Amino acid sequence: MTVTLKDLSKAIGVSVGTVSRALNDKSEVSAETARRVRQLAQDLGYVPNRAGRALSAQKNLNTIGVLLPSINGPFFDDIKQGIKEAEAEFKDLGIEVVLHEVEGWDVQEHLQHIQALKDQGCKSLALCTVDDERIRERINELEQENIPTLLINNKVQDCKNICFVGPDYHRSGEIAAALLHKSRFDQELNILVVVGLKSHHGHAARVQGFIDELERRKSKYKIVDVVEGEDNDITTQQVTMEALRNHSEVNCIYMASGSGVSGLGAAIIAESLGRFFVIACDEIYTTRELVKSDIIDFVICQEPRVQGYQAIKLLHDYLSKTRTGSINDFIVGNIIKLKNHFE
Amino acid sequence: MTVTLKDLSKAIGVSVGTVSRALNDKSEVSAETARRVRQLAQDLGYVPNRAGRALSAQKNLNTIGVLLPSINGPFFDDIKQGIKEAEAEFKDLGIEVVLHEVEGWDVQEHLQHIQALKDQGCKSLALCTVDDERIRERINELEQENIPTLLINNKVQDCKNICFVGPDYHRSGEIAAALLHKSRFDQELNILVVVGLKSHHGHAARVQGFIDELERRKSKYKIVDVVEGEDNDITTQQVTMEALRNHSEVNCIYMASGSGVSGLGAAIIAESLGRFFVIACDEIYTTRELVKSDIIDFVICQEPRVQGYQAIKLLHDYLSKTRTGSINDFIVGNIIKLKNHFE
DNA sequence: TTGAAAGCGGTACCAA
DNA sequence: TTGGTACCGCTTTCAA
Repeated sequence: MTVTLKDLSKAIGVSVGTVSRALNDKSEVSAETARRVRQLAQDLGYVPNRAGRALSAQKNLNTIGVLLPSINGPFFDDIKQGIKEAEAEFKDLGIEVVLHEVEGWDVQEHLQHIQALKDQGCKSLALCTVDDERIRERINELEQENIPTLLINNKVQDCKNICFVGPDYHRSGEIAAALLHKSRFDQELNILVVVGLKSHHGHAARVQGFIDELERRKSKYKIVDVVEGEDNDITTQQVTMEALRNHSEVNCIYMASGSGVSGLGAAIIAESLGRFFVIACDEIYTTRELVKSDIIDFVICQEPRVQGYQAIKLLHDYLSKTRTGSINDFIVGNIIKLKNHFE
Repeated sequence: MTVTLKDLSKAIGVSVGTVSRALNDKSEVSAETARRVRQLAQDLGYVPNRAGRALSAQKNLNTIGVLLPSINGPFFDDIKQGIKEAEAEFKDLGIEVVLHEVEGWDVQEHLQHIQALKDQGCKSLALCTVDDERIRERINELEQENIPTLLINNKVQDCKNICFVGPDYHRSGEIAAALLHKSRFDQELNILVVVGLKSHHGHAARVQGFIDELERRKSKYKIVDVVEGEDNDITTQQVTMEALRNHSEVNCIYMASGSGVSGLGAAIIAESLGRFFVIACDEIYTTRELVKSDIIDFVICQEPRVQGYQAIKLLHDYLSKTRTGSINDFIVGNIIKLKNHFE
């Protein structure tokens, strides 16, 4: 049946201890033996047994460090929920989670927390962090030190993380445009786009996808303005109201940022409700309420709970199986929701 | 830390073997001891360790029997895929899956396969079967014999299954209506409804949800006709074409059945493409192609892969933890998809 | 009815 | 650099 360490040890004629060491490349094994063992393991398709590994690791359990910029960010609640679920599920398989939360995207602060997680003995990391040169370098160093890193929700380009768990932002924008096109195919679309920050990779990708799709469908549209709400409600309300006053022709609003929705809602209410077709992104309490009140027509969500859960699960898998190289990204769905999804 | 059998055995002053037997109510243990052990386990919040249990069960592994009416039903492909994934994942935790496939919903045949699964030594079952008195009785018997049963995709009312994994059909219909309302709010809706069989519980629930929501939104609509495609392409094409010819005013089509889509597509193409706003259910190859060709506008899907995966996972959890009583149903999402989801 | 012990797969320690 | 062994938590024999 399934190949075990004992099988390998018998076949080669060394002890199980040696086989184990060879496979986990502790360096206290001769290069020759190590090669033979690995070769055979490969040939016979040896896969370590999670139960065995978990049991023996109990004494010395595997800690996963998580960093989220979740302070004052309600979007992260569901990601945290998913992480908690996974932690409970994998607890008896020898997994422990340490969560560090920060506010915002300050590179120095993120670096400090990464260091702190490492100092706490984390064997692997799951990070939602900034696409910045210093972060990239740090992740590459960690890879050298055998601390695999997984990225959640936001990619860091060209670095040695084992995989990415998160959405396809460009596709999210496409879907918003497609919905708009289906629902208002016969009108001229005068669209106001609201983002958090134009420099934010995810928001920018959404807007790009949105425009690409409008073009592809040959919609009669005009992007009247793109305004920045700075991911907070007050600014969002201000800039939205201003834009709506300056452009009375607006009949659609695309909100590409998940934060600041409350401000958006306030602006729409102030500027005569019901005049606009509104698509927003990401499901938080406020968004749900605005959909229920018919102020927002559709929300395009990104399965945050699944992201949190899968981040932990994939690291668990990695630690208890592969332990080397990179694995497939996990791209969550773009889930369209309307009023009826929230009742 | 976490409470183990050894902790319990020390605290009470009996051997671990006895504690294990008491907790798994093998009857070879005195009523008194059993009570004391269970009480303490409860008080201390003992939860069995999956790794330990899995390891010791290796010799004698846990078989889950699955019954699906999947022959000639492409819809079940994704459910099977999810089952396969779960099987691979839980293999090293002592789970094995035996799949029986049948064609259609014949009660006698289903009963025979349930018996066969039991005879093959299955310790638990996951069934997609008929809501029929004889099936209900059989499931209740199995519960008596300590064979827990879980239902996939189709409920059997008032029977002692441990839980249901599947969609909310009524909600699916509501969402179809909501989409229609959002997209064609300014027109009179003359709707043709196509079902598989009017007697099929899922299809009936969808149609009911569809109508309920149209009413609630006070849409200007008329259900021009409800036709039965008998879940096959040929009949579906015939009845659809006939209905479209008799009712030239039709401008929307709601397909509440997942089977027969190919026939529906053929009928629409024959009767002048592009005249209709079309919503279908369930994602199979044909549906995807019809969406890509702009013949179907939206599909409302029900996460079949997740259903298969969760069915196995929940049984694994049940066997390695609770082993008694019922657990929460797992209701999958109603996922709205359009062209861009398939590229 | 109960206790003692073997064994599941893997890791880590100690001795050789 | 290796082999031998104890141990992780649990189930299941075999004896008592």
